Amino acid sequence: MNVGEVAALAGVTVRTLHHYDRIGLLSPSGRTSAGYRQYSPGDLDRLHQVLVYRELGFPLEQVASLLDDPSADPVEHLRRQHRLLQDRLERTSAMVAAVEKEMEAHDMGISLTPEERFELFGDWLPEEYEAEAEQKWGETEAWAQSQRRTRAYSKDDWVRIKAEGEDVEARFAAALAAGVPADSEQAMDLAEEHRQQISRNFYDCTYEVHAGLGRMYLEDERFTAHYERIAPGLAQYVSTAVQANAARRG
Amino acid sequence: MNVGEVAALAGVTVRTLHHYDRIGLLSPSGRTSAGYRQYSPGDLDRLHQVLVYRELGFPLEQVASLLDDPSADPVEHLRRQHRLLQDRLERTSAMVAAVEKEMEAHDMGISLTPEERFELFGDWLPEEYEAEAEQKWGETEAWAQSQRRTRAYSKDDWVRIKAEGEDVEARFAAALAAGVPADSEQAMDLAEEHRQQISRNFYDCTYEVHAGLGRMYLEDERFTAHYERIAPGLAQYVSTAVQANAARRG
DNA sequence: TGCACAGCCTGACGTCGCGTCAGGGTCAAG
DNA sequence: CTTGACCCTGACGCGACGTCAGGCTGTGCA
Repeated sequence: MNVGEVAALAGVTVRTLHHYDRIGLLSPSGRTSAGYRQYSPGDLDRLHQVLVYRELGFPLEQVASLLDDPSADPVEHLRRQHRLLQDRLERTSAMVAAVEKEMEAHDMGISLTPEERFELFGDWLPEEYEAEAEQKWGETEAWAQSQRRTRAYSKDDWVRIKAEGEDVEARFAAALAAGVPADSEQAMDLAEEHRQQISRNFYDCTYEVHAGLGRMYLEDERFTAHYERIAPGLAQYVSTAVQANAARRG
Repeated sequence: MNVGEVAALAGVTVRTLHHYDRIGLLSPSGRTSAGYRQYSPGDLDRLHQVLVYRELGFPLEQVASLLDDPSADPVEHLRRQHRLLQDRLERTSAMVAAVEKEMEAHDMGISLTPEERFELFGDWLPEEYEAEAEQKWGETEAWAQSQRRTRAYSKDDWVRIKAEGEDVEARFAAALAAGVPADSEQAMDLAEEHRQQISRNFYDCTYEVHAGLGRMYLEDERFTAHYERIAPGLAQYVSTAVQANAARRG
């Protein structure tokens, strides 16, 4: 097949296929003597994978490395796509629910607080975040381990893990509110609990790695926002506690 | 509130807020004497709307004109967002189903055809398309009329309308396959039926407007792709028939 | 057999929505 | 009164294409 036909079939423009060719993401397996691009069925397979990952928000470069990874069989791609799509489903349903909540609020003449309204935009660890995370840490063993373990988790597991996490966060916030110093025994114990949670649920989190995470809580605005919305100053607090705990044990 | 706080609350970067200010999409209602941006609760409301529309794929310019439209009250925005989000839900579920179908096919050792695989990418009239359509035709009376009417349609209505549309398309394809000329009586009658369908279901479609649509079926690759996937040459065929019909009556 | 016209090619520049410095002022805490 | 977090305004960069421009190819039909 030549580019026009492929474009019509896949619902993309010819220019897009040119682009994918130039950046090496999808080069047709052949050319006619006149230089026309010739796409094989195998090329179509690959294009399909590309489009799915693209729709899920992955940057093209990342898509290329995913598809070129020799240790990743087709089934793994399908499983990953399935997981990401379900994340998106959940997030979209949540947004629908939020809009419906607004409508009800409006009908009853009341109005929501900014915090309620932005809930969906701050917190989330959704598809876009996953794409990002995989890009940032795609090479690390921790990430790989996390991927292997979490793949087996059921919805119930996730609920439990989320609850565990929120529990520790709430206790951090309470300590902060009570004026307990971030480098006190009590705060460090909470940090230790946090570290063990990560080790149990995601990957083997050493003190060193945990200290790195602590730093990131301040550097990455996304994490900072997450903690700050629970309580002002919490990002700094958790970060300090985590690093103090690492210094004490390490 | 100053920019950092707003950014943390809304889950965007400070740079994003700077950008929205510069392009006039969201300018804070005040500044301190030192030039610091000061956001009011009203500004937060607007930011929230911006983020929802942005997530739905609208270009920022279009978001601005939607939000600045004085004839659009908040309830209308909520209804539109609700509709678009449900479209997205449907599309995502369809993609989940498609991935599951692939998995099953793989388990049973069979493989799908390219057509089956790309089904979801070619056809669709989803959120992105809606954003586009509204951008292109946002000013026309036809679009406004269509929006007013379709707002009241139930899911059953949509199923019926889609079936009607596919019926005419199938008969066009049959005529094409049978070698019936595109400017024959028979083809023109089909075109007329097509025009009346649009008038009944969407907006008052004059012969002139219909002829314009016909031209677009060839110019807009998206429409071309839609018809070409039903049968090669069908875009040209329908286009010609529609314009011949318009010439005969107009 | 020639030609019109759709379809393909390769540059190359434009666009959108920000990211990312650079260079410099502001403000609260210690 | 300094330090460090936070704010400002340019200005350039980038990803993923869109959009010409200028030119070759392939085919239906007169």
